[in-house]
Amino acid sequence: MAHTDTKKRILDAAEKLFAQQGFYATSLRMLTKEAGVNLAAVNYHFGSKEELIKAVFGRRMLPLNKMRLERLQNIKDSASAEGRPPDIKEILLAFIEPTFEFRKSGKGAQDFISMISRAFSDPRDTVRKLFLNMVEPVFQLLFELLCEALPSLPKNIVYWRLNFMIGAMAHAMSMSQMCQLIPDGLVLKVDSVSLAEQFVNFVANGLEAPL
Amino acid sequence: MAHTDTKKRILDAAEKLFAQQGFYATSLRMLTKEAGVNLAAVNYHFGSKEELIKAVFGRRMLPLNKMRLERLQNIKDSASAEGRPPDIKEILLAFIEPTFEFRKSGKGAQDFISMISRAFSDPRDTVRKLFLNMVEPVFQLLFELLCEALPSLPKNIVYWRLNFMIGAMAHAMSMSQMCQLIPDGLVLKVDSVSLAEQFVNFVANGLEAPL
DNA sequence: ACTAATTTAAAACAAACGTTTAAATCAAAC
DNA sequence: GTTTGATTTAAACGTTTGTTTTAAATTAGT
Repeated sequence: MAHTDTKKRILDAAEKLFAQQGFYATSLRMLTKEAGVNLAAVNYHFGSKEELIKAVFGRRMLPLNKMRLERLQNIKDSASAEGRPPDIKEILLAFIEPTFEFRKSGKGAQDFISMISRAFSDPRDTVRKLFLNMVEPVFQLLFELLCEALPSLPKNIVYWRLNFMIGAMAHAMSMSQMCQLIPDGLVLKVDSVSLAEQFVNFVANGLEAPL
Repeated sequence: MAHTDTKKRILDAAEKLFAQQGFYATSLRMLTKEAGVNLAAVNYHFGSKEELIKAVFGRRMLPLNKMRLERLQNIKDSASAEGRPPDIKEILLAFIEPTFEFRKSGKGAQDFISMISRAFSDPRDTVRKLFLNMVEPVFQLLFELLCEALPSLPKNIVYWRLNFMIGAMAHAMSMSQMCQLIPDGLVLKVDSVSLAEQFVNFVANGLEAPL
């Protein structure tokens, strides 16, 4: 029964190759060879290469976003129930932990994360907008919560700082590939737990900076 | 005499299209049409598309890096002359201001900045390493200075925080293209001066965060 | 065992790519 | 004015791309 998991084999190979080489540089011929399926299988199952990209995105992003939304909504509910502003580090962890946890779950997940980190600034409208539309609800809620947590800051400043944070996160996530710039004699802990902690530490302080 | 500035016309068009559509998606046919030159002119003047990419990078990066290195070196010298650690905001401004200033200098410069922001995480080794090699000396000196400015922090933590900063900067620089995620009723000041200030404010606080 | 949905194989498709070639054109030196 | 060398031009090169098509082989479900 090599045929029921054909779609999954394609998605896995696409995730891997898209992450390693990008969408453009990955041809359907490499991809189907890596997946061990026929060249025509992609167009048969997904219709086109672009639809395959959408499917690769959606398979991971939908559950990941659902988790983030739930945690953010919980924070919002309990904060408004107790009549206090939400806590910043709590907000950040709700957004970040699912990503870091998922990233630790395997090589495929790691590939996926570096892929979406790049999709954020993809020059092609189709790819970037596809990704942005998926992230938008999370982004909106995150922005809303941060504004409540930082009531003394103008909203447009919160907005910029939120984007600084997103850039820092995207870069940290895709850094495994580009670690050429490591100064001599520097031992890097790649432990994801402490990386998440350090990240929250850094960003929380930045967000709370006085004007 | 439309032939003496052919190289410049190609570089300008390449800078614009590479920034807007990426290296892969920009064909030499679009590029030469945009530049108003013959298709073969690229291979005649630059040898190949990859050499053209190098030239586009180098034309702006070399003077930009030179400026950054000079300012950073000045900070290092005067700090060691006065026997005190360098100031963090001073360091950040030395690195950031040339970029923001250059970015304000025109549309071509703006295109270029979003281009190199993307080159940082380019999936193709050739493009990414080309860029990293150009940035490396600045990165090293920046890291060295930050370690001196933050003597209480372990070096690997300084390293991570430096990378958070770089990610935040790259994202902020390429954000002009992707501003789809703007919440309703939010007025964004795109004034580069205040953006640089806000950026330094954010990053300086993040860098100085307690463990 | 019949039907319908997959999978494979091999081939071909038009389109676009980077690159190369050879002739035409130009600027300047003699 | 002619020659020389650098530049521009138009056309073609060979490859690769995503996609489609053909047919045969395989599988799953009623």
